[in-house]
This record gives sequence, C-alpha cells and structure tokens, in this order.
Amino acid sequence: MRTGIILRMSWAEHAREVLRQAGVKPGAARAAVIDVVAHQRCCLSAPAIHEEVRLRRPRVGLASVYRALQTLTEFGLVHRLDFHSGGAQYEPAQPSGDHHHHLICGDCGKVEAFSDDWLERAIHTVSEASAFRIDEHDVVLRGRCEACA
Amino acid sequence: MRTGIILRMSWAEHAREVLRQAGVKPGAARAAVIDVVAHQRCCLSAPAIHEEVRLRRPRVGLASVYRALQTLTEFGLVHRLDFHSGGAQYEPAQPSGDHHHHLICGDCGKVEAFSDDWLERAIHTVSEASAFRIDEHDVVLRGRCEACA
DNA sequence: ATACGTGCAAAGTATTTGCAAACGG
DNA sequence: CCGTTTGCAAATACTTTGCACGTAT
Repeated sequence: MRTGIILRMSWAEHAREVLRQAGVKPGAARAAVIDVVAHQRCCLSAPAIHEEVRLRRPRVGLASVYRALQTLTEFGLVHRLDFHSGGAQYEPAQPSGDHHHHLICGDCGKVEAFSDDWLERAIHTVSEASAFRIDEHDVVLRGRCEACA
Repeated sequence: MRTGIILRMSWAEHAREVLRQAGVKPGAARAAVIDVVAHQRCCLSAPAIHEEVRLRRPRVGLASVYRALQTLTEFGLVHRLDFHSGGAQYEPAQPSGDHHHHLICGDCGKVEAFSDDWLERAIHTVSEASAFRIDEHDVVLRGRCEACA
C-alpha cells in the first residue's frame, strides 16, 4: 500500500518527487525554497523565506522565491494563507492529510494552529451540498490570545 | 425589547448611530462610503467603493475611503475579507446577526455566500475550547463553480 | 540544442502616512 | 475655537513581469 511509502517520505522529498514527475525542471532557487519551507510547519512570509534562503545562497532573488512558491502552490504542495497582516503566508501541505487551521491574535499577531473533526465534517457536508466542486478550505478564528486578553 | 428597533434600522442608520454614540465626527467622505457599502451585501473592494463614491462626490480621495473602511471595521460595522485576488473585500456586517461565509471559484472568481448552523456550532465549540478569546471568524471554501467545473 | 529556470531591475497594485486646509460641535 | 476629518501627494510593502543568461535533459 502506498501510504506507507508516503509516510516515509519527508515533505521535501515528496515535493521534489511530485515536481519531477510533472516534468518541472529542478533549479537551485526552488530547491532552496523547498529546503526552507520543509523546516517550518506554519506561516512563513515570502520575504522571510527569502532571508532564510539567502543565508545559504545569497544570489537567489526574491522573485525566484515568489515563483517557486507559486509553482509549489499550484501543485498543492504548499498552502498560501492570507491573514490581514500585510502579506501572504506559506506553509507546507502535508501529504499525510494532516490538516490544521489558525487562531490569530489581533493585538500581538500571534498565530496558533488547531484542528477539529467536527469542524472538518461540517465543512465537508457543506461542500457536498453546494453546487461548487470544493477542493480546499480555510478557517480563520480571530480574537485575543491569552496574554493579550 | 431592543431587537425590534435594530431590525427597523437600516444598516446605514445603524452604522451612523454607532459612530455617533462613539463620538466619531461625521464627515462627507465616510458618509459617502457608508452609503455605498449599505447598498451591497457582499464583496466590495476599496477601489470599487472609491469609484462608486466618486460618481457622486468626485473630490473624495482613495485614502479617505480606506480610512473610512478602517474605522467601520474597527467598530465591527463592516467585515474585511481577504481572498487571494489582489485586494481585500469589504461587506456590511448585519446588526441582526445575519452571518454568512463564502465559496470562491478559482477559475472565474465568482463568489457565493452560504451559511450553515452545524458549521457555526463547530466553530463555536472550538472557540470555547481554545485559550483565545475569539470574537470573529472567516470560512472560505475554494473550488470551481458549476459553470467552470 | 532547446526549452525551462533564474537573477536582476523595473513596474504595478494595494494600502498607509504626513501635512495643510476644511469642517463639525 | 479645537480637535477630527479630509484631500492630496508621497511613501511603503508586497508581488509580478521583462529580459538576458544559465542550466538540465
């Protein structure tokens, strides 16, 4: 069964494999972006990724980071999130189906992840009932974190 | 009971009243923004609002539109949404508690509203369980609409 | 050899901010 | 009158694009 193989693969390996099979040529910039994203579970901005990438490969441009993220997003390998904090956030999409949503503190900007089966089930039900063919969803809860409240 | 009064008030009246009671001084620009927003139920971009406003008051600047929207958002009178379409969207927050979420077609950009009690209940449960004090939430379902699928 | 990926620089877009003038209480 | 709101213009961020060059197959 294939699940075993997938679970044994790191996200980075999985991503490279998906791109390879799609015939996307490997390149230094995207490889570096994959390495950086693979080490974060949640919420990286493009400029932040760029900074990280530059520690190891100073010649990689911000544009290449955006292009890599766009490609990865198209293949469903990263999720692009947009809270209202002046820029999008990216995070690896776990092939295992691991799935989470976000709590955001409107004061300090802190972001926390959560997941809930009932919520997923409700969303699934709504998706089935609608005329759209839904293949993605985001849930964002806003308020104040324990410290700020 | 107060609900009767609130239901009799239009959103625009409600908004002006809230601002007045908060001691926010009325001005031409914000008044025009309120008028425009009041006539849409869903999804207006700031530049779109600006265009509308200019039909009647050509001297109102885009900055004033943004400032008005920021004020209205702070008082919970409008909701600010951010799909990934290059700009935020604004819509009146109904004082009646009317509440909806959005389905978005990734191909044609069509946006449709929906609401679901189970979903709201699941979100409420999660909110209670978390350490955050949650006072707002967004749910976005992405996919393809009937026509595009 | 050929097409795709990358770096750099420049453009584009949404949004915010500084400041002087207009305005409401 | 005094403080808030507004208009205008400039600044800021993020993101995209054009083009020449490098690189993988």
